[in-house]
Amino acid sequence: MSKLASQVGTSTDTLRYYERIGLLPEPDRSPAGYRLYGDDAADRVRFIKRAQRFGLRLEEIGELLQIREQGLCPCGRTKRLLEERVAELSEEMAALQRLRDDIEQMLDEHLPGADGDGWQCGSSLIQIGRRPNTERGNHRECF
Amino acid sequence: MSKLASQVGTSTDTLRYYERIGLLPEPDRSPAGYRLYGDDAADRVRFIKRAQRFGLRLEEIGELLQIREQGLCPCGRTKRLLEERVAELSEEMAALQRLRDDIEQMLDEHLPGADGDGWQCGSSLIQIGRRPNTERGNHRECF
DNA sequence: CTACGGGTTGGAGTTAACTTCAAGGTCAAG
DNA sequence: CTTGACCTTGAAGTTAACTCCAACCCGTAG
Repeated sequence: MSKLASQVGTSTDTLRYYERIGLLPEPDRSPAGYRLYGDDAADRVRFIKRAQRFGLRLEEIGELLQIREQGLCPCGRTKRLLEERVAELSEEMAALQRLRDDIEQMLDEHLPGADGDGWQCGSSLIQIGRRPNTERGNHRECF
Repeated sequence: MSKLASQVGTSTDTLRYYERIGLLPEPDRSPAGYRLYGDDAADRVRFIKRAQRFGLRLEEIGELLQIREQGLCPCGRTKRLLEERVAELSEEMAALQRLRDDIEQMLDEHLPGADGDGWQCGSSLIQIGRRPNTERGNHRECF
């Protein structure tokens, strides 16, 4: 199980949680009761992760997975909503660009050429853009 | 207060929450104690929203705002983290594109030309990509 | 005047998405 | 046979980010 977890960059707990809420189908088991995943499982989890970054909630992602895999259509309205959401993507990406520009400007203006340490630290901890669980590289030791 | 809230698309509660946790400075008050915001407030909230879509936590956004407005540098490491995060942006946007392609493919394959209603609804509710608070257009009445 | 739609507060409640826990079973290495 | 790293379960706990509540004040319209 931790094999799949590390493949897709989550914890085993998260995988079991996804299974509980129905995002992952119950996998086959070994004689001892251990979960045995196929390759599709990794795909599925990666789809979930992508959809999360896209701003969808797990419940909504579950519906998408149903559509994707069974051709099950919740209703005509759903199609419209999906289309709207897809249409919003370019606006979304433009916003990302704007934020990146903001941040790059900050880097230029306020942190010119400071590549190492030795700065006055007025602020405690910062660790950018990683959900608290994400494992490797605990950059948190600002002090 | 609700004027600013509707300008930036949040609730007054959220604005007061941001103020409580230090993301928004305490604004001037009218004689009666009402909050009086300047235009910079809207800018600030919009920056917060963008940064949230970017995947940052409010605590981290607070640090960014400090850097942005006071040139205060938490430490050298922060610069590196910011740069890393900025560098991740293109990967992020590529992932978004991939997801959009997934969704568009689903639309093509499973929902061909169904523009209206009258479909069999096998699934309960879906409302794509909007945080529960976001107000206008309650498409939730799938049934 | 009262009604009504705003505003104010502190604190409590909610939601999504994990995360941890206790208590145990499995299994290859030493 | 024991140690240690894995796996199992249901249930309870945690965290971030709101969201709601009671109880009150302000200002205008009728």
